[in-house]
Amino acid sequence: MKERRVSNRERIIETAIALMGEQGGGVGTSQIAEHLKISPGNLYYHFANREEIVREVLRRLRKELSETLSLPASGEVDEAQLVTYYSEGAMVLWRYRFMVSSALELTQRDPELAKEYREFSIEGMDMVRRIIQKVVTRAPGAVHASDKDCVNLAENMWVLWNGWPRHAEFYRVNERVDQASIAHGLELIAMTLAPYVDEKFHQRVKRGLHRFVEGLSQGL
Amino acid sequence: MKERRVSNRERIIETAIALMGEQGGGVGTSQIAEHLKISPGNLYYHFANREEIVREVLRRLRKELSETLSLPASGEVDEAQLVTYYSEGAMVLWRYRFMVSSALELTQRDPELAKEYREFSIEGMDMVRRIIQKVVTRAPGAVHASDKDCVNLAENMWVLWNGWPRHAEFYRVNERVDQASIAHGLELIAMTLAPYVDEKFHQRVKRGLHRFVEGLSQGL
DNA sequence: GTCTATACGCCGATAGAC
DNA sequence: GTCTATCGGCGTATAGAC
Repeated sequence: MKERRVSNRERIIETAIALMGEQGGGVGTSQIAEHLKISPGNLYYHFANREEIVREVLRRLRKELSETLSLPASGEVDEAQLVTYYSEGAMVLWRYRFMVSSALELTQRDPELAKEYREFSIEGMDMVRRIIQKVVTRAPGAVHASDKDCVNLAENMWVLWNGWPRHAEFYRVNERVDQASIAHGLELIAMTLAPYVDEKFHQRVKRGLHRFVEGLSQGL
Repeated sequence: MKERRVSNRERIIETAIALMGEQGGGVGTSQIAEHLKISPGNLYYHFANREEIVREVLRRLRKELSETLSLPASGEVDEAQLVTYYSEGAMVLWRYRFMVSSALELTQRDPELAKEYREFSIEGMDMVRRIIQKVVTRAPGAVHASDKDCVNLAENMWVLWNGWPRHAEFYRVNERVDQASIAHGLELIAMTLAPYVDEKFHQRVKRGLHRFVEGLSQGL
């Protein structure tokens, strides 16, 4: 039974995600400890070493993304569902953006992390592929997409989805990515599928994404 | 008049590009010196500090990419020209892949680099946009692309082009990205434009890209 | 231009008191 | 669980000989 609302272990993980998001995967244990106003020694009570923290973060990313992108039991992917995939998925990938952009540096000297990162990447593309396949078969548009096309589209969307957060930061004006740029990013992602679904479907998706962005009172 | 074929200054830059490509933007001056079998002190004769090296590398990336993606005087972009853009551009972005993937870490504590990186990104997207605009107006296909669509397509292609090299490394089997994966990557890039050009044009581009890949005797 | 030697600081990690 | 104190290593950078 914990007295405090969140344990220090939990706060260490959250701080790691936040600081690495801001400054990249090179953030050190001392910076995390300092930011939390705990001692370096305390941090090493909760984690054996720095890599353990990063591994735990990757596991959370995988878990959150799997939950977000799982197919509904019904097997149907309508406009609303697709909007949810796009927007929730983007939020997760935004939160953990350092994991993708610093993947090489982080996996370089942690073979275990490298293995898990590879699994994450394959998993992610596959989830995206399944969604795309549902969407294009449900709403056939001007351009036909074969199964192989879907695999390729999924890989493109995955790279795009992963790369967009860091790309967006180089356009931020006020030290943060604002609602307008989030809306823009979601529109870009949705665009990749536009030629493969019917016009009206795509328009409804775009409207849904706009509603989502307007609903964000706090820009993350 | 230089006696040696390449100066040490030149070799430092080349080594930085190579090592950072392999290990990420965190590679240190000592590693570069050690790899070159020169002393750390020697390195600091040629460059005031580490950041100077990275800035010089970015300038070369910008120069090479500008030369590669400049529009021909004729103003025409045919299949062969587009194949050249895709393949040569991909080679440049491959060579300098660490610059993109470690952009945050590198620009974090070097405002001058941050400024230049931003310029690079804007330049790059704009060059891609101009090419796309030439291509889709020249060969109108099943789906119409407005000017705004071209801007968005260019941004997507830019993120994709930038993100693909690092993405590809997580699938390499033999410790290197082989011809098959390069071919695959080029196909993915080309795919983004497929719905906006006519079928035959796209097929000729795909064949051109395959010829290019087969022509690579040395996998880079 | 290139070397050796060295100063300095930061970070990861451990020992041991409380 | 949390702290203080500290060690060792590595990376940047400088001084000064050759």
